[in-house]
Amino acid sequence: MQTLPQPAFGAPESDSAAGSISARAMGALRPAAAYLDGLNAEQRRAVETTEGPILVLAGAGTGKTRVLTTRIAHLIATGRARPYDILAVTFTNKAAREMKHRIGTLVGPAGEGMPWLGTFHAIGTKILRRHAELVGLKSDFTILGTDDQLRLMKQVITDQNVDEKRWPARALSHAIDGWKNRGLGPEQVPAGEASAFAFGKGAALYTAYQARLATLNAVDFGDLLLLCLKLWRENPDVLATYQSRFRYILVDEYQDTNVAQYLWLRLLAQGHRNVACVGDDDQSIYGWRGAEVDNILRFEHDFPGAAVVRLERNYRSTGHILAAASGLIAKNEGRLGKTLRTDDEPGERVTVSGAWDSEEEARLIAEAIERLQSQKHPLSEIAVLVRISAQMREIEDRFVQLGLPYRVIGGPRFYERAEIRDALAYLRVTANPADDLAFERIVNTPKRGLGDATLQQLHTYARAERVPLLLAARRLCETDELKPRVRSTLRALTESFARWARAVESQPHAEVAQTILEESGYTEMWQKERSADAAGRLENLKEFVRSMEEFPDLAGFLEHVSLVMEASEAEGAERVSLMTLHAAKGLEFDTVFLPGWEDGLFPNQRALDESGRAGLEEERRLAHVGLTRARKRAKLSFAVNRRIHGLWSSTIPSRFIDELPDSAVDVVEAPAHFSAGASRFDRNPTPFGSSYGTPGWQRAQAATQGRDAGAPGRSGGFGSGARSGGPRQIEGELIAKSTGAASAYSGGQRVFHTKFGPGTVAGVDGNKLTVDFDKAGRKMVLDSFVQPG
DNA sequence: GCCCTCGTGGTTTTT
DNA sequence: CCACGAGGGC
Repeated sequence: MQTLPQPAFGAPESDSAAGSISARAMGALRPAAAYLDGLNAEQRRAVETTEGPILVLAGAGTGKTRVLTTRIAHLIATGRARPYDILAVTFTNKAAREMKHRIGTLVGPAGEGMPWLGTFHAIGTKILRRHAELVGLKSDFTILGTDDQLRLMKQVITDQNVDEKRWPARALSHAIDGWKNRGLGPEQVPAGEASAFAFGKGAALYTAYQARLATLNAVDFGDLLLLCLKLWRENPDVLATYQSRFRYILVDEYQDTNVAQYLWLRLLAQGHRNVACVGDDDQSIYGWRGAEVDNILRFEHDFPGAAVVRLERNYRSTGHILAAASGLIAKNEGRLGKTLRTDDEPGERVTVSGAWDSEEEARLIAEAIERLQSQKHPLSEIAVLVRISAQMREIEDRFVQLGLPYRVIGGPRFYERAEIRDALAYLRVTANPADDLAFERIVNTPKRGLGDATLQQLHTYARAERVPLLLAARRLCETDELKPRVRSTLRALTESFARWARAVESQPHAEVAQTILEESGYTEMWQKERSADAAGRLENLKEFVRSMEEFPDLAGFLEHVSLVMEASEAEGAERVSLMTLHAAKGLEFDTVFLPGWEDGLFPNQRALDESGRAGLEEERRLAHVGLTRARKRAKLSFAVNRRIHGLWSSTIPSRFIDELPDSAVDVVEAPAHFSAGASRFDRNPTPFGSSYGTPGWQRAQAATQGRDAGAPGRSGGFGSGARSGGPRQIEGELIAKSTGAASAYSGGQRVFHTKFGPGTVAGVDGNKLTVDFDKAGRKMVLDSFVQPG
């Protein structure tokens, strides 16, 4: 495999795409590379430029994963590298799994065993376990999840005499995560930042937190990368072995890397310098959790002489969708610039429609889905992508009412559920009696009368004697410091753990787990609970025990769980998918609904406030990601009234709507009950014969009437309210060009709004008014929604 | 030690 | 409006 001479694959080969005779002749020397068939010229260049740094800018739907996997296949098939010479990093386990699978189908068993294909964190873990002692750990260190991290943080805050109310553990945790994302250890945090927290105690808290982790022989997620950096900086010889081991490095989703990951990669890449980063600056949507778009923007600077390949040919979406997405993203300034193109037909235009309020928006989406469904459009090819999860509620409600099957993607994950975390805690203590955090979690779950006071005693003893809590408990039971009742309960618990630990040695671990859950009273606790979700929780526990069987031993299972926090997705059923835009990255659907395109919601006000223009650009990229999920149909919508934290607010359409290229967009008329005249609903016969016959329409009618009766501020003497409520104005150009004509109103003028009542105009921007309402306070509204008052 | 009421605050999320 | 956490009462 490895015997082909290097020169044959040197410079001449890069010409092969151009088709020089010698190159083709050279190519003919080796067996036909079937895996290269069907790649376009750019993809092929991305695969065949194997030596030196290369940045592959892969736009949405341009075959990114294919390039990545083919590149690995190519490296192996041409003998440049053996599977274990290649480091391939991804962000998610899902991406890693998919890559593994696809490499398997390309090169067969040879690719299966790629030991260095995985997430940053999984690979970091693997490296740290080998050299744990060099960074002050034992190789069986535990990896803490966010909940353990938080509990630990609380203890540290209390220990340092900081007021936990003023400086919540969440905030400290966030700050430390941020520092770790930037590759900063406790000593490296800039003084200004470190002192900003808790009156100058920030650095001390960080240091204390790391010290606590070390005593627990534990790390958090950030450490998995940060400690690698420490390891390599302090041990150049260790670094050198990894630098020479990884002949080829590939990175997926490079735009999502944070500073720590960047430093990690840069250290490794300094060996052979064969580093291929694949990503799309236009899909960078994780800046808020430390991703640095700059990493990808600066690639050529960081790796001088880097090749850059742009994949711009889109194989997913039709012309109009692509035009809309491209036109939108072109408004961003901080980008490397790509122009997606397709050979596909223009297809349907992206539709934009307005609704009176968010309930109606949900109704319209559900109806549109019913219509698609009756046209035999598979539900599994429909997705609704929202900006924030709070938007899901109304949409779900609607789906439930209609009996429309749906599933929420990216909700609470399996291993995040309380019952699973509890069960895990029992197993963790069983496997490792020194796991104090796990012990604390379950010491009084189910309730057994071991409350805060008892726990405090244990802590005091444990700290004084420098022993883990479980051992402290065992010893305290030998004394008479505990109340008899507490003592016997605690003794029973410690003895149980000792017994279970022995059982793990001799019996199948899944069976032991079952025993633990029963003997501890944990299962019983849920059986007694009569709440609606208790049954589901018991189901989850069953599934949890069952899933253990797939692992060789308890330790292997626990390792898997700490790194691979994901739900076992029940695939199959024919359902509409509902998820956030963030969760949608990497997925595609024939039809995509994009509700809630309103300023403040999307682009999100908080993103704007916190990150200014960079925030706006990230929101725009998010919009771009949303649009490019659609193969054939993208349907945008907005509501002019939305309930935010319980109270109704008037909203204005997203500025992104106005940024879409006109030619790619259809502004959809409001539904029948919205306008005085005939609407498209009247003209479009539905399978029900008339749209008036659809269940959804009837409900819409009913709801409209209810709303007319109940809406606040609606003046009875002024007719149907529809007049002032704005139906006419919602249609057509006015909304789609909301920054257009200047308003007829001017500052100081008194106006009346159907929902907010009377107010005074404070400012005018085109047809957007800033109004100080007498009751509701200052709001931005479209002038068409108020009348002179 | 447990339960209930009141008060508060409320993007996006992987490992 | 709703979900979660802290503190007071039992």
